[in-house]
Amino acid sequence: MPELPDVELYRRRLERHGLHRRIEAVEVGDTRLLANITGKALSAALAGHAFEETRRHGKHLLVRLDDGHWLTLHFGMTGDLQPFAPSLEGAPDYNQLRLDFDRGALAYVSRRKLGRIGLVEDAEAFLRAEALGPDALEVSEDTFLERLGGRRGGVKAALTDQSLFAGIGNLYADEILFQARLHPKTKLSALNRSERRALYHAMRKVLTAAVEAEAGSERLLDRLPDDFLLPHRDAGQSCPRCGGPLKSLQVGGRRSTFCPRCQPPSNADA
DNA sequence: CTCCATGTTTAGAA
DNA sequence: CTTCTAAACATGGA
Repeated sequence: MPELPDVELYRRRLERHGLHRRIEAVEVGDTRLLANITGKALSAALAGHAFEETRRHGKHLLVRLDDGHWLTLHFGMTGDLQPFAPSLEGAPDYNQLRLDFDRGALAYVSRRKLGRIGLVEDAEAFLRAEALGPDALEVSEDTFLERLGGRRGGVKAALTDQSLFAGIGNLYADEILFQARLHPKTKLSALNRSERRALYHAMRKVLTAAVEAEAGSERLLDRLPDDFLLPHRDAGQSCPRCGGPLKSLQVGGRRSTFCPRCQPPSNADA
């Protein structure tokens, strides 16, 4: 479930279970996940070293090794980072990168293998090359407004455009729109300045709450605040705010779930 | 078997 | 140049 809040949780897991410990063994799964490095080279680069620092930008997790290199992790649609106790259990299913430390172990897990694992020398250069916008939790209101400025098209497309703001995916975009009471097909051109500011604050509220709800726990969506849409996103469920039936629409090629009563279309929507 | 899925990239069409 | 759409990637789950 790797959007910004999920990746932030993975970062914290790595901080807690993988920092300052000698990497005793490395096991690479499907090498198609590897970016510009062979499994052998990656193993050699990690083994015997220790992680010293983590960074997250949007959906990317970067981990600095004691020799200055950075392990780069992107989780695609089904990636996860799971600690496990090798003395008690095997690595989780769909493990693609197993790291055994002098104490404990971590597994990068991915069913659909749409993520990327790499190794770079320069974290800043890597992020620059990814052409990401500012992290969605770090961007200021002014910068947010400025970046939305010369843009056309839909609000949802803007929120999920990683080059505009990094970290928001399809699920959290729906949540932000729900909290902002905007129909998923709302166009940017329909929003005035104060509505855009409200959107910014909805974005912050959602991401902050999600990061807090996830910290240290498993069933993330169920731990979100009661008035959040995401725990009710499955078919046939009702709006946590008004109790009315939720609806789904195809927006920009992806499913959008929303409450037609709380998020009515404006006349400027498509 | 069919359809859908939290992401990204790419090709082609507006 | 920007925006939108469909397809592709790879695979499991309903």
